[in-house]
Amino acid sequence: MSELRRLRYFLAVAEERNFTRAAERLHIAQPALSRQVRELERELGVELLVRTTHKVEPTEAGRMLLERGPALLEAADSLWRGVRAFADGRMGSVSLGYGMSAGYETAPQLLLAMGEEAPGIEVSARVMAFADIIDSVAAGTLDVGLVRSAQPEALPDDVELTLLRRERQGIVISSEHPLAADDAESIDPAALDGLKLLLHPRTHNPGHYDEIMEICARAGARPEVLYRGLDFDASYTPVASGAAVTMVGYSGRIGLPSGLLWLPVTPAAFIEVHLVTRRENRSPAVGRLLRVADETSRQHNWLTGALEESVAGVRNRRALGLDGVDIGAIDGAYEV
Amino acid sequence: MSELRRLRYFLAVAEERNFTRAAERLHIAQPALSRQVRELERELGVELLVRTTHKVEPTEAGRMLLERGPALLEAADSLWRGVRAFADGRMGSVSLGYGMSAGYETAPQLLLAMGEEAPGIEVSARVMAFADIIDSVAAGTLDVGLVRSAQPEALPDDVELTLLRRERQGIVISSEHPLAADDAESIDPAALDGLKLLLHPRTHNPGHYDEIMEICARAGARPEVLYRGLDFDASYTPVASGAAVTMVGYSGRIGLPSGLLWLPVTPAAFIEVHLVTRRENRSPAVGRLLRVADETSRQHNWLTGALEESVAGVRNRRALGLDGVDIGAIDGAYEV
DNA sequence: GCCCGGTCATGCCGGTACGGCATGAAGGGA
DNA sequence: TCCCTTCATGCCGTACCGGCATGACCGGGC
Repeated sequence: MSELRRLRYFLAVAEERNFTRAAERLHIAQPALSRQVRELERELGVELLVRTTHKVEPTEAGRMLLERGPALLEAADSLWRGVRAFADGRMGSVSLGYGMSAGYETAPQLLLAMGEEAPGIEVSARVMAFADIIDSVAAGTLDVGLVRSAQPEALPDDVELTLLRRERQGIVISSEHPLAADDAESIDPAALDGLKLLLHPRTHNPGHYDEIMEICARAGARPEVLYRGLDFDASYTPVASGAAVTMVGYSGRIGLPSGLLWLPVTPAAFIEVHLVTRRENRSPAVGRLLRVADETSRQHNWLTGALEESVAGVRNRRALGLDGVDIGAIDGAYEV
Repeated sequence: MSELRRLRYFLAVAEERNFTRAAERLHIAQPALSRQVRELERELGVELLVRTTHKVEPTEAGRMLLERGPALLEAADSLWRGVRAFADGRMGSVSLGYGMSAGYETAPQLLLAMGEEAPGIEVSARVMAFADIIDSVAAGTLDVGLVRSAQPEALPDDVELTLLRRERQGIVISSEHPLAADDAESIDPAALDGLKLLLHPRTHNPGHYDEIMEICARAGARPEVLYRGLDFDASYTPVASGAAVTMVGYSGRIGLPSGLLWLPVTPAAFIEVHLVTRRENRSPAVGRLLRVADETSRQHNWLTGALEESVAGVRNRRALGLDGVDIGAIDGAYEV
């Protein structure tokens, strides 16, 4: 039932075969060491060292302790090291929830960065509806959420927002559409007036709905809203036919069906993407993810949006800027 | 660098998922436990348990500790148990030295008993001259000696004697010798007067030499002493030829060349066999051997000598009482 | 809605263990 | 023989640890 300190002390003496030198190594005074070793012997009920004034020799029992002791200390250290790996966020697991819109670029980039920066953290990611993300984070069943147009005032007190990205908005439109004339590189939202605009129902994410409408309203446009489901690809049909357009962020340009264009809104309009966490559930792994997210954001200029300021319309895959990003390789990194 | 107590405390709480019950199990008060676990978390720099007033749940780091911790405690306990095995003499090693005379029965029986009673103790036994045994024990290079006719007053102060056996003396004599008439079952030492008596040189073990001569002198006999070497078998030649006789203990009856008899001296004469140890070198293993020797001595009535009092002459192997003792099986137990 | 029971945390206090300093005892070497 | 090295012992202050009393919080029952 003895503790490890005594064992460490004994091992130092047994290895040095000298109390004085061992005491120096242990940074304690020699008498203290002498007493601790003696106390260990008393506890175990056996003489461990044969001391003469000029020699210290281990007994049989001492030799056994000398052989097996270091392994025990190493096992203990290994355990402490393992726990500390959780402490500083090298180890752990995080659940991440995000909407379809973040699934094209923002989430994959974050997961990629986590895989590189914190390979010991297992990130289980899944696509969720906006309200589910907020509720799950608030309930503690989800560690981190990734949402568009979060409104701080509409959130529970104990959830916290971290701005991850300011994403330029653009119009997804058929290349056959009159607004997508050959040399058109952007669209003035004023041009949306009277057009059919495909959006998620307002109840899905009221803040986001309102922000989109505000962008139109600022330009004096009053589009006719059509509602679509959460599945982007399937609901692009009305857009492909030229019957409607929709507004998505810069990252939405990825994965567009052929025949569809993404043209930035001008003057530039931005929508914010936030990480949502619970104030209490600040596990080291979550903290680590937040740091990695911050770094990723800076690396891609997600906050300054400088790159996106000057972005032009996207008319083909090469122009999408996807050459440097292998989306396929990222797919396996998260669950859908 | 933490010690094991905190780990034990944490494990109790993590297993019980309840501080109060864990405190009872550990026989400490709940506040003390609460503080110790908190202190462990502070040391490791990570939250191990999520506490609410009605639930205690381990975090990821806590689960790791909960999984790997018990193995560490077990490893520590195993180490302490191993050392304690040395402490109480279940484990260890002892060197044993004895003269040829003890090699026929006394030492083998002792080694046999050690193998049964203390299988964890490795006994390295070897045959040595009397003076070497005493010197080696005194010098600390031999743990235990086994000698005949030790004289306490002639020994160094720091060696100690333990009486192991009182062994009836007898005469080894050719079956053709006049003193070994068909029905002779013993020999009066008076009959040795004038006979050639084969003995080790007095310098080899003065006490023993003197005791043998005293046995003769008490009966008024003055034999003519011939000196022989330490090797019993080879030096029996003059006895086999009938030219001489010799005197050995009861155990010397074993291994007699054919044609030789062992006839007890009557009135019975005894010589003492002692264990020799050094007062300081009382390792647990030596202590254990002494206890086993004591038990063996009692089991075989080596001290009372009741059996040997009534022993008759030995004329064949069956009569030697060897049926219950497989000398061959003992041989491997000690080095010669 | 309020009270009650159960649970964990905190404040305070006393004892013990631990480490430091000074000193003693023992033994080998010049 | 003296001295130096080394380990042991005595004494003391501090820090840790555990106990007791009490507070804070929360869920459940009336």
